Amino acid sequence: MTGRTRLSWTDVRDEIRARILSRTYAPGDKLPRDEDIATELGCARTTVHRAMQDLSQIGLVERKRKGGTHVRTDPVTRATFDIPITRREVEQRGSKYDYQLISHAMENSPMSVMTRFGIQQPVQMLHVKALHLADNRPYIFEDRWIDTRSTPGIMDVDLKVESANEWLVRNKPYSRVDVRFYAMNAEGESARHLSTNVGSALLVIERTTWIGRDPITTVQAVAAPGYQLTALN
Amino acid sequence: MTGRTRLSWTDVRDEIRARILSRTYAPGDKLPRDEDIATELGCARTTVHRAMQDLSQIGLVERKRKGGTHVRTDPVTRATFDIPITRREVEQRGSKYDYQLISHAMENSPMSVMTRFGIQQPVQMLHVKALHLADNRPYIFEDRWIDTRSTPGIMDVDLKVESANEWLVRNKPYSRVDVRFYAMNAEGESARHLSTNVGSALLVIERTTWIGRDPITTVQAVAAPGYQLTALN
DNA sequence: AATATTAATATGTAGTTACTTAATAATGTC
DNA sequence: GACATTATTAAGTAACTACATATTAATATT
Repeated sequence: MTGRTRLSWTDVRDEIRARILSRTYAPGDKLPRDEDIATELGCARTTVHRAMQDLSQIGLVERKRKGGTHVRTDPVTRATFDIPITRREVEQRGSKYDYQLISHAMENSPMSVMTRFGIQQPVQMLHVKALHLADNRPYIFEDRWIDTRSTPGIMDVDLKVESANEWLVRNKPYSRVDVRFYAMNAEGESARHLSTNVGSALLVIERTTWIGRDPITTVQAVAAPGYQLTALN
Repeated sequence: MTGRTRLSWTDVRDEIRARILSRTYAPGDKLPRDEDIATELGCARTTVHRAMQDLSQIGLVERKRKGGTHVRTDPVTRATFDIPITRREVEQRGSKYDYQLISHAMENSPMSVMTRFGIQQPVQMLHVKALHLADNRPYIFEDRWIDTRSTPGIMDVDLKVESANEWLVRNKPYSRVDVRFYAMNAEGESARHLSTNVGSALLVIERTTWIGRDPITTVQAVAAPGYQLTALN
């Protein structure tokens, strides 16, 4: 019984990756043509192709038509994060989720928000501040701006009951999203809501979404001290 | 000429995604079978299959054998980050890169490092501290531990010249990596090296790598104030 | 020698066929 | 009715064929 099952593309991927790890194919090296690898491993070119596509997406190799496949010389660590709705995140930790609306009002978008959306003129937007809690302790303080032109439905939502976060994610799909992480010192407001001291270092997840070219919402989610983002796998 | 070119799997993916965005297929909905979509759009099932695989990886739909394809009810924002070697990162911003070795010595791994690696017993490791600069300004301060058992070659490297970061990435491929982000208040040492005040909020990228089950290295990369991580796309 | 044209090449992609696998539904047996 | 068996279903996978496309190399033209 010499390997009776035929190779799946994941097998091929793993084999090629193993060779890259063991430096059979070193950084910068040109790999054999898909077809040659196929004959060597005893499978079809399509199978090798599917494997290579995956390795290329992971960032291990680079492919070019005619140019062939090369092992990347500057390997990057590619990290993927799932950013779920906060309630879900809290519940999956096995904690009790709560939500408090802090304020909401129509306001002119400040410069920082205009920059995030990439717009020139200030717009009247719905400005919402809210707090997410895990086991009665502050978890995430969110400061959100919603463009009511693209999202009129939000005006009918009782934000005391349902978080804007959740309503938007369920009712307003986006076509483009910008996500960035950075650190921020707690100032008066965030410190108070997150029950921490002014100055403590907080991780911020900033997310801005559009539908087509129209702004939907931008949110600064400030996590309580100790919060960590962990990559998948 | 009514669409003479046939559909590629990316076209199919975009079409299905558009339908999900426009709520033709709403969250929780069951999508038609691959085969039915194929006949509807006039392409082969394999093409639809490839498209669906992508949507599934993105996190828009969930697939199950026999169960069919469903639009995810709790859409997650999936963000992918490339974490290149620091020199590369600096150079791509168009800045001048410099590197300074601060210290290196063999030391017993402290508890925090053992936790990161998931090991029980302290081990003698190479402890390296270094600073990466962009345009002569501090950019990233790294505090790294290297397991010399899995990486003996590092002992022969002149760390004054080549950063451990770079040497490792080029010479020591890993099979598993753990990446996490969090915020930290600058304490004496990091504040000094990053020319900032004690207490300022700093973003930390913590990365730990293994080859098989063997620890390679763990690094705390502390970024200078203002540093932002931006997701691809 | 510089430029344009052509040929060769390796990956990209789609289609068809055939089979596998996991989950569900239907059926039969006690 | 409870349980086990069988059939059905829809996605998962692979092989093979055929052609598209981008890029490089070779050749011809001026």
